Amino acid sequence: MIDPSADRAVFRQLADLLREQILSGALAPGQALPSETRLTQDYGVSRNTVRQAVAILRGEGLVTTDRPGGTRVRERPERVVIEIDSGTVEARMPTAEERRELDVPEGVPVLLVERDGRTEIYAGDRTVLRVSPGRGN
Amino acid sequence: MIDPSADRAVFRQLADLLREQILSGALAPGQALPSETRLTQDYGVSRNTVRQAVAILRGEGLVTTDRPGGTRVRERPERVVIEIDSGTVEARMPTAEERRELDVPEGVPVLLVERDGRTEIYAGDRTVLRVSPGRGN
DNA sequence: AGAGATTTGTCCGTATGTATT
DNA sequence: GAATACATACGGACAAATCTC
Repeated sequence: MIDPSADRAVFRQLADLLREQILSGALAPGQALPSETRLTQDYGVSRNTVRQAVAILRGEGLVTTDRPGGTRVRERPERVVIEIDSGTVEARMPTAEERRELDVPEGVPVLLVERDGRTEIYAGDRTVLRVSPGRGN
Repeated sequence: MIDPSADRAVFRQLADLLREQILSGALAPGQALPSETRLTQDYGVSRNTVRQAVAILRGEGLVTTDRPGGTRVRERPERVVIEIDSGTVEARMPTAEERRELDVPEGVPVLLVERDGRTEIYAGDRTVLRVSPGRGN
């Protein structure tokens, strides 16, 4: 499965393997990944390497981990639709503080909507913006 | 500066310190951060701890690091304005493949714009969506 | 209550590889 | 070649949170 002599770093290879299982559904949303210790044994790598691999998936928003529950495949949250008919939209990663306020895990960007002189911030994993045709102006 | 006995992890404290310097402009866009070895000496922590701190800032899109040039404060790229008058907009982190194709570094989300049955993908650090009032419908 | 097991978090040290200057 | 700087990988140790018995 993993080739230590390959060009691609071991922890990236492991992340690739786990990502495949998540995207294919072999690891379903809500399901727990094997523990770090278990992955260590299964793939014959050190725990630090396992942690690097899992960190990649966290950064991609594919999994969340809470202590000491473990790491689980993220479930796609319900989307809230926000209607927009004017303004600008940008996306970026939240600061740690914004993450707390919006209650979003790592690997989730935010949407910044500026309209009427105010900037609103929305959690990227719970929001879809619907651009409505301007109502007759 | 850093209190190893504090509640907050040392690498998070270091990330906080560096983030302050970036946001305050003490570390200007394009400017290089001190090398990992240097930070190790300045703050009396191990190199692994320094790397964890820098990884946080990368994840927030504040810095990029290329090997072996070092880590630099990201410059805000020119924004391309995309006009939109209908459709939906979402944001998420790109896969590694999408990152390559769009040529965006870590810590940069993508904007997904669906309109006319097609989904377009834009780099979050180079794109601002302008929602135009529907042109007289 | 308490003890113990499990799991992730944090931190350190060391070694080696790779790319650039 | 040498020096520098980041990347990868291993190992160990202890802490903190949660669950089970």
